Amino acid sequence: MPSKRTDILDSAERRIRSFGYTGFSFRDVASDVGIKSASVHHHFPTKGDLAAEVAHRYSDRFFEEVQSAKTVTQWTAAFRTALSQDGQLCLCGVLAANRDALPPGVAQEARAFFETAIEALSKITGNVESATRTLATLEGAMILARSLGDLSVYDTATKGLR
Amino acid sequence: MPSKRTDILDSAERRIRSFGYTGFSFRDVASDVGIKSASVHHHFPTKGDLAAEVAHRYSDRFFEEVQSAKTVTQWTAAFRTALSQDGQLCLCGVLAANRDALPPGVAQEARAFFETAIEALSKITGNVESATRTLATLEGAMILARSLGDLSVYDTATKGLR
DNA sequence: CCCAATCTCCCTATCACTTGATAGGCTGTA
DNA sequence: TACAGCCTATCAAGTGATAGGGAGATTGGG
Repeated sequence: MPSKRTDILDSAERRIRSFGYTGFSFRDVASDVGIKSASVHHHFPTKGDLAAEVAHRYSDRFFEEVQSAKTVTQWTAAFRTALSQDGQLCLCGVLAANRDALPPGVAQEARAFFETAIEALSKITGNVESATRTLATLEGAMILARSLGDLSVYDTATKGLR
Repeated sequence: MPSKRTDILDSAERRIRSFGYTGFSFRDVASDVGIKSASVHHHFPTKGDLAAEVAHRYSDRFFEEVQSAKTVTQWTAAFRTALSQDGQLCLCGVLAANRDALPPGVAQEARAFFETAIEALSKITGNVESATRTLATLEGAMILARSLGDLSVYDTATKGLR
């Protein structure tokens, strides 16, 4: 049975990935979880605290999923899962798009995600340049597919990646 | 001499590209321009109207810039300009990241931008697949560079594009 | 075993502030 | 006269955040 705290993180993650950092509120999250907004503050004092932990958890989960990946294709599949299941973008991609609205701690989490991702991808592709380009393509592919409302756009954009 | 209306569009565009659609307000824009928020409503009845026109103007300007482009490199340079000058992302990339928070008219403008971009790029790359991948890489490269606070990341990610 | 102290988790109530939007008035120009 | 463009004033709703209370579980000393 998931704890209320986990429920809060789940709701916040989903809402951030749909509406951006400035587009979600404590009351929205509280309503999802079935409690009051003041109770959300009990678990996470500020909005920045909540978002930072959402980002941190997202990173942990994602890198655990791809830690044993030996191919770019596995990375492509990892991002595709989120896109197809919930129609949602990479959390850190969304956060990066709202960069100037982020508290420092949240911006740092997003930044760390991309740094770690490039580092991990470099071990697969063999160099930083192709790793950076691959990550950019994956992030951009999600954005295109989501905006065009067509999952196949993601597949088209990532088809040549390896 | 730029009209007040143009000033409003300029301010709104800059703010959307920095903070996202949900992250800018009529009062912010009014303050930038030196008028009151009620006066902004005189030019653009609703927030959606304003954002939609910002997006439309952005599209017109962008496609005019690349209309005679014969190479992907020219597209890469076009996006790089905005990134280096103001440290700002592609407007439609930002809008797409806040997809679920957008009024229908704004979402449609963003969608149209990507459709037109893929179509135009296809004439350069020769096929839709590479055009889609190229656009995805460019959009993603901006996000990475911005989040990491390092313009050279954009160059690294787009180095191999042609 | 008991019971007080403490802690966790949630609540109500409220705060000051911001939000998009509207009504209606003033002024200069056509 | 009529309109454009701006204003003041105001609205209802939503924002993040805080203070303080209450119910229930946990804990530790006697």
